Amino acid sequence: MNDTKVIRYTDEAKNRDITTLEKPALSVTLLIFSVNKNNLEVILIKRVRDPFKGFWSIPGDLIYIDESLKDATRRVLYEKTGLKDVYLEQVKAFGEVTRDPRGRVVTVAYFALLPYTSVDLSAAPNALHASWVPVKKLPQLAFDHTKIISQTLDKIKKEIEYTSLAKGLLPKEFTLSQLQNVYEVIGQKKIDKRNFRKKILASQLLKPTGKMYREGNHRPAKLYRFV
Amino acid sequence: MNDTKVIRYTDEAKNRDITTLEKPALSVTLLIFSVNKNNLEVILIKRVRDPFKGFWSIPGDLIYIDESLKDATRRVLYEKTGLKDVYLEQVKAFGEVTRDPRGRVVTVAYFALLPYTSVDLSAAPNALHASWVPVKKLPQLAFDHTKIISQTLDKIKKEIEYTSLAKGLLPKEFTLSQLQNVYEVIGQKKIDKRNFRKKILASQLLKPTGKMYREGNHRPAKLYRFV
DNA sequence: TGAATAGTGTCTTTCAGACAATATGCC
DNA sequence: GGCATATTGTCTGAAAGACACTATTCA
Repeated sequence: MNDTKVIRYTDEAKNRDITTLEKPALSVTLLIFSVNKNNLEVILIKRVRDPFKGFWSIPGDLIYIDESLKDATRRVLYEKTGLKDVYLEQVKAFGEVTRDPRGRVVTVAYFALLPYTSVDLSAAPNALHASWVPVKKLPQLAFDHTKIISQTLDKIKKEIEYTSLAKGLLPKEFTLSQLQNVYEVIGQKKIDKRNFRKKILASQLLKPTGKMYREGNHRPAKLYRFV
Repeated sequence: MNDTKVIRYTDEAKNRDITTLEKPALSVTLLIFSVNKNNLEVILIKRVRDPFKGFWSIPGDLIYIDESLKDATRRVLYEKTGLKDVYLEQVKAFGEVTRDPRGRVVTVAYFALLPYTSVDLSAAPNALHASWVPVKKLPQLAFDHTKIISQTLDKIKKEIEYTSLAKGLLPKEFTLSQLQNVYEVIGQKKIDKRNFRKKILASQLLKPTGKMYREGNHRPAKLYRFV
């Protein structure tokens, strides 16, 4: 399929000059996920100008020359949510030549997992046209953003099975039912309550706080936190 | 730790111009691994000029403006090994501001896994100063290349457990002992022969070729291939 | 027949998954 | 007492891990 492509050679002796070579633009793209009730949602931005005017897109920005990829991502996070000091994880770089019709833009995708209640879009520094959208009801997206979301979700689904990724999606203290809901929503399937508790408590990732969570006219639940 | 950093804001209305913004340079870095006897080895290049003159480094190159990340990586692969059509997998982007003393260079790392005998460094298009180096005996490396190798190895170790990554490291047909050796070398530990065969044959990833491999004065071994 | 590697089976332990009844608090 | 959710244990099957002997080829 790439058989007809010309292969160019690098001559190391030429030592191409970083300052004069025509460079791609470089951006970061940040997928901010949260679990709201029984849905996994992501923050999207409605584009107000071309290209893809009127389409939804993932927030992001070009990086500054003196800013690391993660710092640029932190900046985007702050603008959209007002939050700092959040765990960010890189997904990968997306570098297809034609992914942005304005010109060559390579983007590096990151994700953040937040408790739904920690974000107030209306109070965020720069979240105009931003909205939570359930990933099960994604509209058509701008650029290659559908692909970026899909690959990011695959990564999160795998990692949450053997890490404490879920930590980001809940407040510091939470009940086992809330935690189970997070796993069910991300894994898209029901989990048996007894098996879930057996496994999660055996994992040593949690420790009981001794406190109880009371809500509604029923038995209160023990509160746990990640160690 | 980043508390003192100035946070800049993006004003989307400004719509910064891709063509005038000062851009980082963008390169790819390719880790070419192979198993030789009982060692995992990687192709490194001895640098002949500053910065890091005399240090070993991972091959790579700046990308062209009209070239995808993967195409740039294929180009590097071809230069160092003469090979095309090899499975390449992205590791991640490395974007610390100070990772290259010459200026801002963000790099995207890829890895390739090859049979040791498929590479002839002396016949490759552009492998001057290139050499196989056992990862257990890595010298001090240029730039952030030690970190890049370390994170790449972590990824490969995880993935080889539940994928057919090992396929790249062997010729099309191979014995179960050769395959076991690949897993032992990458996982850095001995595996029980019976348990290994039970598991790998149950996985349905292999199929017997019906042929035998004869070498030395001992019983010949059945040859298998990945399905 | 000795040297070297290929090939094979059983037992035990661990973990995942199916499955239902009791406990507690609020109204 | 009625309702709603929290909490708890056993059995079964599958897979992982420990473990040792026989088979085949060639010199």
